[in-house]
Amino acid sequence: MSEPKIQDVARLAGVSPSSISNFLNNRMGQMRPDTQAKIQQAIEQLGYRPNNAARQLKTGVASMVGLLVPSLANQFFGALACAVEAAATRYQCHVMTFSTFRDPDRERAVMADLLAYGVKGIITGSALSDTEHLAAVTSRCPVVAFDIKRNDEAHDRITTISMDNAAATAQAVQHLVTLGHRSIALVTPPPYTLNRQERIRGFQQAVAAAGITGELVIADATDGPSDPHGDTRLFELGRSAASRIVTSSARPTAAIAINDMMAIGIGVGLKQLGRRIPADISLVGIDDIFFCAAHDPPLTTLRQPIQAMADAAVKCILAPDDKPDGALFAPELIVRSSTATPPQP
Amino acid sequence: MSEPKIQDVARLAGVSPSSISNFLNNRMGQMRPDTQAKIQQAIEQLGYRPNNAARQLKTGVASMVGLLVPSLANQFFGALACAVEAAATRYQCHVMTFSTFRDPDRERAVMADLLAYGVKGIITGSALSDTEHLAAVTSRCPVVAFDIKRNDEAHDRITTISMDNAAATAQAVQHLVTLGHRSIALVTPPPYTLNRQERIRGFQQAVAAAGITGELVIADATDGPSDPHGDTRLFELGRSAASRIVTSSARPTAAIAINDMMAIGIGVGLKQLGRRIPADISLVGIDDIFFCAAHDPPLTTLRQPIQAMADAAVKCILAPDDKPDGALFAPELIVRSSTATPPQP
DNA sequence: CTGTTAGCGCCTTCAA
DNA sequence: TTGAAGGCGCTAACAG
Repeated sequence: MSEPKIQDVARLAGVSPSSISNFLNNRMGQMRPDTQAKIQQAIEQLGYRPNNAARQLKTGVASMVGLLVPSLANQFFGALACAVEAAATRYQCHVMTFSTFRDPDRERAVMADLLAYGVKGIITGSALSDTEHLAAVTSRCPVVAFDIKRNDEAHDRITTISMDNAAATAQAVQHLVTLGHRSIALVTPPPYTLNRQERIRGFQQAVAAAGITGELVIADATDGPSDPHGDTRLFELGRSAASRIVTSSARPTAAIAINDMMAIGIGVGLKQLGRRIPADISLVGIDDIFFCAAHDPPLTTLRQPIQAMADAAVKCILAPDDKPDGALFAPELIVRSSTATPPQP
Repeated sequence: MSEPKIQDVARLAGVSPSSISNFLNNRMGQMRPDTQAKIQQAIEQLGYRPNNAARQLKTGVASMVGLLVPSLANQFFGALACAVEAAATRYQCHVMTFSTFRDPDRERAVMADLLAYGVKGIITGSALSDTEHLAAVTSRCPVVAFDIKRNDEAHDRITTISMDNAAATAQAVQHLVTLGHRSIALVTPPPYTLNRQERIRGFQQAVAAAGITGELVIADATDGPSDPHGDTRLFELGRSAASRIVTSSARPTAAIAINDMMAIGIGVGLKQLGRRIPADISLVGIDDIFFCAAHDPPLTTLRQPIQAMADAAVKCILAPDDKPDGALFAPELIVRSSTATPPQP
């Protein structure tokens, strides 16, 4: 059960441990080809793998970045974790992911764990509510906030990677206006975060510029079960909000949801109320999670370029000197079948 | 930027490093309360966190388990990762998750990385195609296969955690028979794995026992895009298979899919062909991923008790002496709205 | 009850 | 081109 060590390899290859070390670290210049061959063979024969803990203890750096998400059971964050892993792999770096379930105590604990592992940096898609503790973390390693932004002074020291949120809703409005809509609702949970505020701002500006009616529907109560684990709150919120869209005095012919999870909930709610999509009402989401394509009808959405954003987040940590990819990423309109011309009155 | 060390804490608290170590490892029996208080205060003042690498190097064990999944972008495996994390947390253990994308080379590399971290064990939801290498791994740490089973001799040494797959399809058949169906199709990709074979066996036995018609539809070609990253192949496969269900000479009035991802694909395909669910045809999935509830209509499915299974998998590794939770987990029928009495001919 | 000490496996000078 | 030696931060005997 015990692993072979560098000494064992050295003995088998008939060389010294330092030669093995040189070999492992690609310092081939200082040894003969036949030595290399012997070492290579000994390593394979023993199935030797250098011990990460020892290496890290010696060099002082781990090849690990930390990732915090509200929950991996949430489709969007699963996709994010995947993208971050892909990006980090290019730097020979591993990712340790934690679900915080939006629990401040757990956020704190998990940050501390990550620090104890000596991670090179932390990417967070979770809100990090404990400002004081966050400050302690930023002084120890770089922190990158993914699609999370606030006005806290603590956030001064962290890099934010996000989509151009105002542009996303603005593009959604433009798409709908082109189709002929003159009254549009934006459905959102209470806008605690800056990026939600940005989406609202983009919506309101675009609506004003187009000279049409824009209504804000704040969904903050749900009668469905709360599901902290699966992180499906936004789905339930969307479902509950459907009736408010339908009964609104502004008579919107289209709804934009703050994200796809909520849009799918709205879709279910609207259908329960007997509304057809898009014949009676058009629906647009934001994110482009996988199930947009499986929704009935397939959901028009603004795609968040997750892989590019993950690449940039990882680069902030592992190669901060490279030129940045730009702080704000452009959303991409994906037109499917949930949007159409408004019904004739 | 440099972390405080145990020596610094000892100096500040006016005690020796070993007392700090005792404190950190909860060996309080051997020190006075005032010493504890001083240590506690020194730790907080310095923001001290023990270095995991050093601790691991010394003790020889990491508090980490490894998790291999095909892709975290796949809803099912995101949920699994979440469940495993929750289970491991109860043992103060962390989880390092890797996506393999079903690439044997990557599976191999990732196993090796995990071993280098000194993980206490590996849970895999990915197939581990390289039998030879798998043997090398099982000799170094326990390996638990999650819902993956094969007949390889290499699998003798690994523990398998899985649902009672035959029972799942059998329950699905019974549910449909009770509703009055007399001809049912089971849609599956080629049954390479034992658990798929089990589902087929359960289906065929149940169908025979009920004295009704059961047809096997093997879906193995898709005209849609292959999406290794998002792992949506089964969705596309299901969509393509819809036409084969509709044109089958057995005229099935219900379809059971090998899992929900495929069921949702079938649902989309059937609707594209103008079939109503469940009025024209009933549909049953397996797994109970989140989007079953958001599907139109909400999908009847056999729930896989993921959390219980994850608990058992983690326990196999971290507390192998506890009584096992049982190797086979019972599926739970979740009746939603995709199943109904068959149409009157 | 507390301090001293000797490594854990590896990397990195430095000398040979 | 290779070998020897010291130490990264921590734990666990064993002394005191």
